[in-house]
Amino acid sequence: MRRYVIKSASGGLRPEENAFSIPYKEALNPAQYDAVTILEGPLLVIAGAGSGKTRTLTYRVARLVEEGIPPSAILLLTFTRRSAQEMLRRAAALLDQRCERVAGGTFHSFANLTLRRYAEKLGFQSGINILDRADAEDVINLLRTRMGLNRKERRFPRKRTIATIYSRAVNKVTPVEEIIRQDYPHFLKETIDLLRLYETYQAYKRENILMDYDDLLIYLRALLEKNPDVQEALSQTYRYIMVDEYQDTNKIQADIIRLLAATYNNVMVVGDDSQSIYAFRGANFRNIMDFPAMFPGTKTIKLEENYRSTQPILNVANVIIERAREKYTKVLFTQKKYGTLPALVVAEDEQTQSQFVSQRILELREEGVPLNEIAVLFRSSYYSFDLEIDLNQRNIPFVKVGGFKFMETAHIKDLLAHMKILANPVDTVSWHRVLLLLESIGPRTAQEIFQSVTRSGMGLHGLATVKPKPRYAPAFERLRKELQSLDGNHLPLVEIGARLMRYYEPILEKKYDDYPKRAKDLEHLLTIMERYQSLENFLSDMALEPPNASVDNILATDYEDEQLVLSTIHSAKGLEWHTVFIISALEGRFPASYAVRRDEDVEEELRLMYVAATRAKENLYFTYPIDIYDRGTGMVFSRPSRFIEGISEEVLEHWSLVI
DNA sequence: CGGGACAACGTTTTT
DNA sequence: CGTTGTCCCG
Repeated sequence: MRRYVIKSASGGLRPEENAFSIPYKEALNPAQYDAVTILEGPLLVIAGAGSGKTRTLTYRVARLVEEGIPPSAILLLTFTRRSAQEMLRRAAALLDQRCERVAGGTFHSFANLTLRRYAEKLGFQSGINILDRADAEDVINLLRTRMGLNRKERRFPRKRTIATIYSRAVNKVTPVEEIIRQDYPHFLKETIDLLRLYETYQAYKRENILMDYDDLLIYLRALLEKNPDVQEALSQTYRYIMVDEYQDTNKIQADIIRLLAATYNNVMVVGDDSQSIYAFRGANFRNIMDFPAMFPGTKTIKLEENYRSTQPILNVANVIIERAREKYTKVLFTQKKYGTLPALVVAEDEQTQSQFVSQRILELREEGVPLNEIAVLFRSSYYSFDLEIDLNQRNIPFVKVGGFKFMETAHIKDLLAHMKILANPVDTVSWHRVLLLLESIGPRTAQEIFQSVTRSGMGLHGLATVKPKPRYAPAFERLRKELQSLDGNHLPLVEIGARLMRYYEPILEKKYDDYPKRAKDLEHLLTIMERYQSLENFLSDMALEPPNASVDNILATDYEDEQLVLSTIHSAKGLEWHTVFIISALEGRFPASYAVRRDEDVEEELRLMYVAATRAKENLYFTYPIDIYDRGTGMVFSRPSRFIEGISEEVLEHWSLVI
């Protein structure tokens, strides 16, 4: 018998279009088709809102895999891990399971994985511990106290402000002094101390192998820059790189891309300069404009046909973005010529606004629009409080996304602090937190205890070297036994969690009147733990991608599959709904009063309004209450947002509510 | 030194 | 409103 060997696809002729199982040409418009099939060389895709950006990336992943590229050679960087997963899942549905094995995630999670892989190279003796924002603030607070900077007559900035200053300096690649001068001139007098504290903070993190969000990016870039062998290895691994939401990346992230793409130069970035809404985090939409300079020979593709919204909605969106000082690169159009005119709804006060929204939602529901096709969007998460009450009264189920920080509630942080100690017995901040929960232990005693543990060099067994005073000895013994029994015991993660939960429960009950509710939160945390094998992975995930919605919502999801969505505009990025309400669209709130001083801040707020408006497919309502009293500034607002004021009735219908 | 009581504060957005 | 910082008493 004659044997005939089948060779892999890569050895033969480049396949013709009809050799693919997916009908790319039919499924995509010409611009999308180019964005999907031009695989070699740098590619810049300017993708307007609703222009099929996700679709394009999904098809591109499938195309690459279908070309025979191993999934592990493809890197897809996105803004949230969820969006990466979603795209890969869809690509897998188009083609096959291989697509799920494409490397994907956020810059931060990619940095985390890579740094762990090269930990030895970087000279880290133990694992990397990631500080979320609150952790970073706690470290800063600890050091500030140690340096005696908080007992001065002059007012020293709060830990939150300090953390913001430092982070901004890193992300904008600007010296700390300059950030203070620009954004916090009232703290100029503290510059020297802030710089000293900054140095101390950096040194402390280095010594203890702690990384805040910014460090993950900085270290990754340094790893690539200072180790040509690592850079070569990685840039050879990732033959095809794609970056989503490029308008919201910063200089450091752009550098990382440049270094990763060095070998093959096959890098495709997708973004929309008019949807840049993360400047506060150091993002710079000019990254998009600079891309061709960074990658000579870049081909640029614009996706301008909108498949999401009706023309009347695009008309309003276009009017909004035309008001920008900085002019943008494209104008959206659609084939969906006809539709309902967007409306500007004036309510007497906030309650009336809520009533209008709820009532209109019920009507839409009657008309057959499912609740999960309706969203209420707002600038800041607390703008929806009043509406939430009204929705509850009417039994309208909703899920709220953004704003609420599950991870930052005290009881969650308490439990996690115990787990962090197990992972890293020299974690001073967590020790501090854990020990202060015990009766009769204050800052002083806590410090003595963890110093004694640290100096012993025996990890948790160092607890045995502590001689507790009788006042707090019983409580301390209980803690010591619990921690030592868990240490090195290799129990499943959720078991560790459950044991610590049992330990913590009495403390919880004593500390909080509303402990049943908080206990429920902790139960929920336990269910999250079930998904994890290792403590380290669990902790880094909780820092990098914490649960976004509040617990009530997560629990409710199990029962209700049809829920209204309440979301901050930032969290609504990339999503779409049949009907969108944008509430509290009034001066002082949106744009917020603190943003109106600087042109660039107003511009960002404007882009935010544009993002919000372009989420709508069929119906779009802007609402604002006339009478609002602002607790903070004591001001009374009465004017609609400048972004939607004075738009002709042909484009934006004005409604007034009759009671 | 710990802890409770009280005043002040400042409110974005998120990895 | 909930957090952060301060003050004072036991």
